[in-house]
Amino acid sequence: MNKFYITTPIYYVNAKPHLGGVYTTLAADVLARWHRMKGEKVFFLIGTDEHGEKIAKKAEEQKMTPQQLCDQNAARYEQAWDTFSISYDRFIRTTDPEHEKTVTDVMKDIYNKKLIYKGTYHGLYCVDCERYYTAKELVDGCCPLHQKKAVVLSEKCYFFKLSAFQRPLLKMILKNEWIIEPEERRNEVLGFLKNEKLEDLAISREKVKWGIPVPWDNSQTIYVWIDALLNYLSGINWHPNEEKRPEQWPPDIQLIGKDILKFHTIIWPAMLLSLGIPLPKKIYAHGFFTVEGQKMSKSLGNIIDPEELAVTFGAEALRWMILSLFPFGQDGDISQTKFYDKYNAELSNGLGNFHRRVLTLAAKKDIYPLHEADDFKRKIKSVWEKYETSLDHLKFESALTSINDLIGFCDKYINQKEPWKLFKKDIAEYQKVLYNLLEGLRHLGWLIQPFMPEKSNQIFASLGLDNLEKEKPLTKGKQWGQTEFKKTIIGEILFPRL
RNA sequence: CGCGGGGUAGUAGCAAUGGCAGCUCGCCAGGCCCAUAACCUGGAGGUUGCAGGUUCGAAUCCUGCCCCCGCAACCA
Repeated sequence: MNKFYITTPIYYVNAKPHLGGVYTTLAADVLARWHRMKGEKVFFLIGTDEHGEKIAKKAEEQKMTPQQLCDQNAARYEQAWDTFSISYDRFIRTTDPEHEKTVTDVMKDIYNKKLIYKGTYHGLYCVDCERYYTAKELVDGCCPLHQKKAVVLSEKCYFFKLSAFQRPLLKMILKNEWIIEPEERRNEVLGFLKNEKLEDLAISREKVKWGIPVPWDNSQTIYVWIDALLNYLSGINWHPNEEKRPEQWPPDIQLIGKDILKFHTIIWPAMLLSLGIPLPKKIYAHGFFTVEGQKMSKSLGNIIDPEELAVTFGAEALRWMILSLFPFGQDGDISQTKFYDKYNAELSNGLGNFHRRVLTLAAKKDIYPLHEADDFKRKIKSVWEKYETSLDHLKFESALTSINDLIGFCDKYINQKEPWKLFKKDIAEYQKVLYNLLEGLRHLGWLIQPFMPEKSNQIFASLGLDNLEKEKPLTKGKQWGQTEFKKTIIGEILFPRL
């Protein structure tokens, strides 16, 4: 049995779940479910990133300890993932003791390999904020919050010899030993590695107290990004001894947003090369949302809250819509109107209406015996082919298009055959036509399963099949003519029109 | 010349990386009455940002220009 280890980034707990994170996580969940459906041994890791100055500061503002703040916000994430039916195998938190142990082990290992050295970090520091700013963030050299001149400050810290990995990484990308998708993102990293000089990375901080201590120097804590990236190891119970390494390693795919591309395609593999372990098989960076052409941001006040969307449309519908709006990997524009359009067009008028149409017709008889139907069989086969290729290449929107295609085919078939007339004059033919349609619906139940698991169950239930279907392997389920249909149930409207 | 992406029918949204330019929504006309005012058929509507080039053939490849967006080490 093939294993399939998939990860999302861990989210920073200083705020509630953001649409971007929900997007990554939904995509990952669809993949996880798809690979499970194919019979693979899936391990799906998600989590929260909880250390760093921002958390400490926020906790102080709210008169809590950092740990209390983290607990509170991590719970909100868990709740959100529950709402969206995220089928994760583990929720790792960077404040988990196992994680801290892994970070300590890994850092020691890299330190022992002489890839970490002591140095001095110089940065622009705002005394009032008690934090460093990048030159870009400053306005006329002043802190944007306090309008005070930032001062150049130095502190002792440890550096990771990132510069040593510039050439090896470049080579590995060119030889496709290190796979970054989609192509645009690969080009971006390649361009960066070719044109810019990679500098050693400050991986510890003296002033940040809320973090994991540097194992050999308690006056320092580990830089949050280094801490965070290692969750992909701690999440599968990493062990420093080679014989006790978890079987899940390496990840088969790691999904990220394009904003954290460099962390995952430069720093992360450099750390793994330092450890001498295999790199993830693939990093896939998806695009961003714009809202009616503009960047989604707090200052513009155009933030779309995923949990509110789930209330309006239902979590399952949202899972479908968000992945069908534009190709994964690219940027895409969204708006409230678009969600309504999608929902009504594809879910209410499409899948939902078809479901009800067929079941209302099916209620006219009790039994629909199994039989062969070449045209239907061919169509369903070609839909499955397109669907599978699409999902294997992370083309979610294209997989969903193939589902819509099957619904369209079935709707046309009803209009052509006019089964409500056949019922009055040719019962045998009527039963055949309905069998085909019910079988079409059964396949739709399978096809939507990774995207809308609950709705998929509802469809099976209304076909009177229920658990019978779920126990079948995919190879069997996707074949024509599994069973006769009896005692179908109309049930509730799948997607009420909005 | 910092890096990367993009400009396709209605002031709407997106497919299509060399082979007759398609889909969603909207609009117009018809059909059906099983269904959630739904579904089906037909129609109008594009010199694919501009200008050159390669090719039997270009939205797609090359060159130049115009415009938009993201990134530039800690905000998905």
